[in-house]
Amino acid sequence: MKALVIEDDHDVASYLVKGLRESDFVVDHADDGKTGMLMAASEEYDIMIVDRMLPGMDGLAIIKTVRATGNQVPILILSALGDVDDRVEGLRGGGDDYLTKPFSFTELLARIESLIRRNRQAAETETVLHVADLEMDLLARTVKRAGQNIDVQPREFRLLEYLMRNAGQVVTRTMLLEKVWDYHFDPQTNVIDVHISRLRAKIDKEFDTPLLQTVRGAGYMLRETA
Amino acid sequence: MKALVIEDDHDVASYLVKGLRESDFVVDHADDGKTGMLMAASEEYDIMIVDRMLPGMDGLAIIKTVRATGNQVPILILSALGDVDDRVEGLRGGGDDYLTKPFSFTELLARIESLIRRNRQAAETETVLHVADLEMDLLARTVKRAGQNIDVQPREFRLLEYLMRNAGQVVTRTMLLEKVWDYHFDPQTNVIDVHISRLRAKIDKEFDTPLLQTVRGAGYMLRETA
DNA sequence: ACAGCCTCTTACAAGATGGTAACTGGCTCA
DNA sequence: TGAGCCAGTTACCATCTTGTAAGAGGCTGT
Repeated sequence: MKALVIEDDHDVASYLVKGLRESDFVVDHADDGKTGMLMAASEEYDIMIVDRMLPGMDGLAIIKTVRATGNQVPILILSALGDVDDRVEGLRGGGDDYLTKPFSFTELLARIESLIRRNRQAAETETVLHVADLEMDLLARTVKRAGQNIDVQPREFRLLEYLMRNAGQVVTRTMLLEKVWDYHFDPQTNVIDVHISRLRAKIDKEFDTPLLQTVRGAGYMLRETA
Repeated sequence: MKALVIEDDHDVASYLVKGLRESDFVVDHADDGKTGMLMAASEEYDIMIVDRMLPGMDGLAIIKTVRATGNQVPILILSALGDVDDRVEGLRGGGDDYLTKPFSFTELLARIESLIRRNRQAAETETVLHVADLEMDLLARTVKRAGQNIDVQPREFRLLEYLMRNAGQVVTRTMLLEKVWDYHFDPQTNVIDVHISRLRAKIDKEFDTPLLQTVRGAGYMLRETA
């Protein structure tokens, strides 16, 4: 679990960071809004804990910016402002929870867990796979490369899905036969070669960087050429 | 938006019900835990607001039971117990938020909105459709009835998906041509009839209660026979 | 009760899909 | 450098899928 704490008060910050690390979180810390936003943009966090009042930038502005980039990470707002209107504003602004200082660490932890638990449900049902500029939407059954629609047949779709789910790793012929063809024996033919060939013609031919690579003697691998 | 309020104090309850109705919620109210649980089981709510202390049954017990049935509705716990340990216990027990009495209505509303907003994301990526004992997994591309796998062709799958998404409502031929065949004109053939027939043979023939019903002069409807 | 219409079913045919086979080309190691 | 192997490509064919057509059956309103 990765957490990002954006908090300028060093006492509060170190209290949070320590406590979270003890609860097995990997914690990053930023002490101003700008740094925090950059970190939020460059890493995938499971939870963000943002102070309401920050030097140079309001906590609410951070949240709005983060949400504007499409980032759906759960955000807990921390504030000395206990006023109802402030709390309402925080929640309406895209925050997922609002906790007033002083707070107990156990309650903070319980709220974080609740937020993550809830968010996980959304994340678990991943329906779009990405490898470089190649994109597969499992629900719509569509494949795109560089934004351009590519029409693939069912068997090709399964093959590509398996390759994408194992992108960056070598995938052997035996694995493909098992997972894509449900064969538990060697059919003694070159079915795989043929389908790889067809797939290549569709996803690599028209583009400059080939993604579907042959690993001689081993199998195939889908990945961006280094 | 449908809300369920489980609260025994009549003053608080009517305050909530009135306020929520003014905010365009359709509100049901139960004043004891048992009734509340029954209502939760028989209706699909967008939000549940549960008092912590109820006659005969603890609010936490309700939440646990609701969650045990697989119901993921967001639950907000309302309580006079402001103690940190109580709040932690409430959140850990499966509640999504915990608000202490007395509270302002605007804050309650903001928290409800935040919970619903968050939950919607999970719901939007629904990948399994259910109608009676018929089940369609959109990711695995499988169809089951009464736990038994049914093999359907791609066109049949799209047809059934559309029917399931509109279960309980009449679906006209024109709608089917538009949404399942992408025809924006009448092909002057009986394609639909043929595919409905094939689908029936697969999903209804071997089972006692037919789900795919003809609505003469109008179209078709998928639903459990009353 | 019967005509006319709506729907269902079955049979058939065209086209899409996926597999086999054979040939080509290129890599590797002696 | 050349033999043997591994992978790629193309062409062909069987099967699957989907649409058309025609005939049967049943509902509805007169």
